[in-house]
Amino acid sequence: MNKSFVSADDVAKRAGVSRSAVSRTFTPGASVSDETRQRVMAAAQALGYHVNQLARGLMRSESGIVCLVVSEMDTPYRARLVRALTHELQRAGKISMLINTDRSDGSADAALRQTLNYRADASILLSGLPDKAITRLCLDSGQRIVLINRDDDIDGPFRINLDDGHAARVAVSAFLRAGCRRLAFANSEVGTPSLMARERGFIAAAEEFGLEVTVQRYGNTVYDSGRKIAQTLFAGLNPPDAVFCVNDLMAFGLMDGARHDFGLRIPEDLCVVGFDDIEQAAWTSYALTTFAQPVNEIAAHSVALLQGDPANDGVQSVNLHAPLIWRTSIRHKPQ
Amino acid sequence: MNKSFVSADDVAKRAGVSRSAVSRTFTPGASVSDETRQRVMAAAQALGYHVNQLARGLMRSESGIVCLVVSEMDTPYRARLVRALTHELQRAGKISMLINTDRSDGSADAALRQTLNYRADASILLSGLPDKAITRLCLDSGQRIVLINRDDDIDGPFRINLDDGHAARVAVSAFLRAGCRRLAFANSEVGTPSLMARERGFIAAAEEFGLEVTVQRYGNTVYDSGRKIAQTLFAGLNPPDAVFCVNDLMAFGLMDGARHDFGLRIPEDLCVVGFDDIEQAAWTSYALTTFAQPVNEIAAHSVALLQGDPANDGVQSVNLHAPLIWRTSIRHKPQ
DNA sequence: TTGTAAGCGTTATCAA
DNA sequence: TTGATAACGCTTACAA
Repeated sequence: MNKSFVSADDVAKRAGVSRSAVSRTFTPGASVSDETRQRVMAAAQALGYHVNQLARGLMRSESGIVCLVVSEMDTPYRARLVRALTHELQRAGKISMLINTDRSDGSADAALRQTLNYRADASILLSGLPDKAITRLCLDSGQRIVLINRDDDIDGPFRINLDDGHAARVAVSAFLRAGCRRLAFANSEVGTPSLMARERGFIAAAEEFGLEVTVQRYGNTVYDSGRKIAQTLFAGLNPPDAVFCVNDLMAFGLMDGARHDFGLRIPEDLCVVGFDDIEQAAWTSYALTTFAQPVNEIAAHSVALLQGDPANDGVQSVNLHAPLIWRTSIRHKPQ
Repeated sequence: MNKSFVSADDVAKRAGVSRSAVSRTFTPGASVSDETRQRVMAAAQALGYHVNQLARGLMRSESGIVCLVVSEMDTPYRARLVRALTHELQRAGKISMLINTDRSDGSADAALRQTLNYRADASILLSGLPDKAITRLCLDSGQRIVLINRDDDIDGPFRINLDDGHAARVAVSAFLRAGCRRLAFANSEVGTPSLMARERGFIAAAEEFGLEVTVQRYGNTVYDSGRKIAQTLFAGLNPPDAVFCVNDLMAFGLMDGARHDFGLRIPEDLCVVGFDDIEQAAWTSYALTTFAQPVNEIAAHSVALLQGDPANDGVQSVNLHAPLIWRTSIRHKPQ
């Protein structure tokens, strides 16, 4: 019939060795003679044997599974990060389980709980706000946890953050060099720590130069929010000549609004800086000067932390630099 | 110490029942008295018990794991599809393993093989070209397989495809109604079946009206390819007044090239139609008329097929309609 | 280095 | 309905 799966037993019989010999052959650091290894390998090849990770995970302390917990995963930045993470995890011999936390109907929590059921070794939380109690539960169950751009006040997880405040300062000085004086900040109402850090940093840096910042917050960090903010910002009496947008998507919306609804030229009449450096920022219609998320570094650090890389023993958090990528949405590129 | 995981045994002891009673309580269709169920549930709650899916998968024929095999998953269309699929799978109580097949260094094959090791019940192939031998292997191991937009000539998998040919016809007639006569088709060199179907359909439909089509193929289905094609298309002696792009990303590149490098106005001087209806198509800078991928339907059909839904017993392939979404990159919207 | 035997946490079978 | 017992496929002492 459909005896679809070959077991170690089958291989052992065919190779004329014991079950344990087979097991050892497929266990990296085990002691097997070259000859038996050869025999086992040959038999395994012939039969099409694959170690059953379910059974292996049952015995071993680790299952080799890492969970990626993410909401709105089709957002360009998130999608790129997921891509980088899966790639990096696969290189490390891990396999990714993807948990979609879009719905707030509890299905997200249920899914996260699932990862416990599969005895995942670790979880990487890119976003979404799973119940803090569940995060706790994962930690208590021995999972390692990495938080990306989320500065929760819970103890235990590893954290990876960007120098948001510093980036905001860089944005201010870029605007000043471009001759801008009427600064604005376009934010969402999401209010996550990293977004708020950009806002605070921008305001603080502007203040040092005696400049006030018009802050607008609206909706989610999406295109339409930027579009909406453009409407209120440029319809006012004293429209800004420079806007720092909390992410690229909002920047695109703002630029389209400024150009289409108000006939503004970029960068002649208006300078714009974004954050993320998603693919669209390089498109000719936008050519957005923006801070780049060091996606590959984030991914590399994440799996290093998860693996308990001795190089970062005791390290609980990593701070990465987001460099400014110059395009033409701002005047006066230095040099 | 770190007795981090509670087993059914622990629950059984606390509830004063047998292991089997616990197992039955967590098995949907099993016969347990209301009283024992209550007792077991209470004990499980108190101890924080979760069924170990690894062990369950070992016994049962199915593990509850579904693999998503995808390359370039940060592409807007793919990302949206992955989002929809994970959502739908979670609703069905399944969990997704994500396999990144970007690298052609064999790590993809290795990863796909991994899914066999975890005894995944099924695989959904969105893209990428995993070795046909591996697809075969998965099938032989009893996995169900769904192919999305990939008409491989291998037997066994379920298929989900779009009416690419029909869409191409609709594009032609839309162009004709807009008064266009010099038709062009912008394709990539990727040559997957669905992309080629769009090309063939477009050429055939144009021919029926006695029109010839200028076909340009370049690189991948990305923005830069569209940009490049614009260069060769509009620098020629007889530039087209209508271009059907094989996907939205290429359309954006083509539009930016046409406008920026050649000063063409859209839709006055040039009509453009794309395919996918990704988010950016709705952005003001593009406002692209395009065929929508019925992402949610694709996801729904995928999991229905995987679950062996009796409603589609014997069904081996599903053909879905991609409706044309009208925006302003083409003149004369009907009515 | 090798084989034997005892788990790992489930579910399925079979009496009771 | 319930409980004992035998799988499931693997790893890992332990002894040879």
